Order: sequence, then C-alpha cells, then structure tokens
Amino acid sequence: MAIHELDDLDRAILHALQHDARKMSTSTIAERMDVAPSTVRTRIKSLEDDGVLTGYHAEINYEQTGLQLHTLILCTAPVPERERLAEQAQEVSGVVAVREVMTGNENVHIEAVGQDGDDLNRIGRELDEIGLTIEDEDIIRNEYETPYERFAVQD
Amino acid sequence: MAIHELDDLDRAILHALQHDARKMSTSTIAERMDVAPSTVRTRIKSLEDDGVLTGYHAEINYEQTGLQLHTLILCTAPVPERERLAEQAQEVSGVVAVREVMTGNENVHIEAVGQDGDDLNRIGRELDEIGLTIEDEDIIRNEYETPYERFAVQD
DNA sequence: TATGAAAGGTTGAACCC
DNA sequence: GGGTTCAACCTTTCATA
Repeated sequence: MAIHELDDLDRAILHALQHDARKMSTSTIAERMDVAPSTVRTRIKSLEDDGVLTGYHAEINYEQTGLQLHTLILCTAPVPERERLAEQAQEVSGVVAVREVMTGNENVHIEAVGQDGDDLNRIGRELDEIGLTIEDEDIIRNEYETPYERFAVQD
Repeated sequence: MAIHELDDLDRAILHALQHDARKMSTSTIAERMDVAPSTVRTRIKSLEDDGVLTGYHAEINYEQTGLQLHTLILCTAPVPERERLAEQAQEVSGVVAVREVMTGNENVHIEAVGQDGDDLNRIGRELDEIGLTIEDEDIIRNEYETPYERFAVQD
C-alpha cells in the first residue's frame, strides 16, 4: 500500500487518538486545530482506510484483576515462516500481543496472560506446536504506552 | 491497590474495549449483556478508578506514514533503579512504549520511532544518559494486538 | 449497585462550496 | 479537498429503588 503523507492536521489527530482514543471527540480535535468537525472525521476515515490507524485498544493492568502471569515469551521462527507463525500465534488463547522483529534470533516476541503455571505450560506447548521455538520466558512487571511526541502540534 | 475481582459483565466490557475502544458504545455492550447502558458506564468508571482500565490508545502503523525506523531497544537497568529509569525513558522524544521485565539482563524493553539514523542515535544517547545500558536494537517489522480471549463471554 | 429520564454533546450522511 | 445542516445516537447527570 502507498505511503500516506501526513500534514499537521493528520499528526494532531494521531497524537490525540494515541493519548485517548475513547474520550477524544472529533469536535475537540477540530476546535483545537480550527477546522470543522467533519474535516477531522474525513481525515480519520482516510487514515483508517490507508492502514495508518489500525485499531483502538483498551490498555489493561492484568495484575489488578488478579492475573499475575503477564509474560513475555521470546521465540524464534525460521525467517521465511515468521510472518505466518506470528499471525497464527495470535490465535492461541491467552496471547494478547505479537511483535515480529528483524533479528537473527528471538525474532517473534509474544505477550501472553496466564491464569496459573498450567495455563502458561499450555500456551508454551501450543506455540511450540505451531512451529515456534521458545527461547526465554519472563514476567512483565509494568508496561507503559505513550504518544509519539513528534506528532504533537504546538499551540 | 486492592485486586478488582471481575464478574462476567466486567470481563465482557474489557473484551469489548480491547477489541475496539473507540467505536464500541456502552449501549451496544449493554444490549449484548442485557443490562442498562448506565450500568455499563458505572462499571467502566469503576474499572478505571481501580486501575484495571489504564488507557485507550490508537494503534498506528508507522511504516505507512513513511517512518521506517520503528525499533525495539533492549536495555539493562540496575534492578533497584529499573522502575525509575523505565519511567524516565518514556520522556525521551521518539519513545512510544516501555516494558519492564523481571529478568537478569535486558530488563527494560523500549519501543521507539526514529525519522532517520541520526534520530535513532540521539534516542540511544539520551537513554544512555539517563542510565540505561543498551544491549541490542532491532527493527520491528510488524505488531499485532488482540483481546485477552478469556474475557470473552459466550452468547 | 442498578435503573430511567431529561438535557446536552457527538456522529454520520447528504449536500454545497 | 473543506464546510454546513440535521436526524439519530450517545453520554452525562441525577433522582429513585
């Protein structure tokens, strides 16, 4: 797909939605940028259609719900199969994020949530069954997401 | 903070908001779960107040905007300073996510977006200056987020 | 806690520039 | 491209059980 070039309005929209995708209304962004709300809506639609905005997700602190086993599983996939295996890994119950990395080893990073040790063993086994080699497994203690600061627009 | 125990309605809400935090209305969730919309709103407020729902973020495909350098920077922090350094790393311009990991080495994983090589050098230098040791740096090729399937409620 | 009703804000679609 | 209008929908607030 072709690159979507961003202007100041696009960047302001992306920054606002990274900050709070649920409560940030198109009217608020519009007012801040001095355009009509429908202009912001059209831009968002176009950013979605062009694959720039790919989703809006709630950030959850699993530990607060009693799920203590929020883990990072480092896996290795044969390079030609990496993309397919990364997609398949998403289907494993408990997996909440997958990142493909361009490196020699440990080229698929998987975030998974387990209810107990048995559950984690099951997740490990299923990842192994689809063809991923598990190299390491660690507890994620904390996770922060923050907007890309270069998208911010000066007032 | 005390653990927030989840019931079926809480889980359904979390699942729905993980799937689409922006377009999923409280009324839609309410209808699906056969409760009043205001009940769903009260629950969401309570999940936010208890630190279970910690944010709503847009997912962005940086490559589609011409930013080719979406990277994963693996760092090591002395354990007693890990939390503080992880928080400070968020302030570095270009950093979009930070994960603290409970492991011996490479215990802080940083996701950053660079405009070019010079920009990445600057990010590396700033992380080094706050006290993080950079162990490795890789290009992120693809990233997927998916709801925690165990929060799904059967129809 | 859950609900329902009134007021105000937001959205999407159609139309115009 | 951007703006205006308006009906439908959503959210906020608060009184009630």
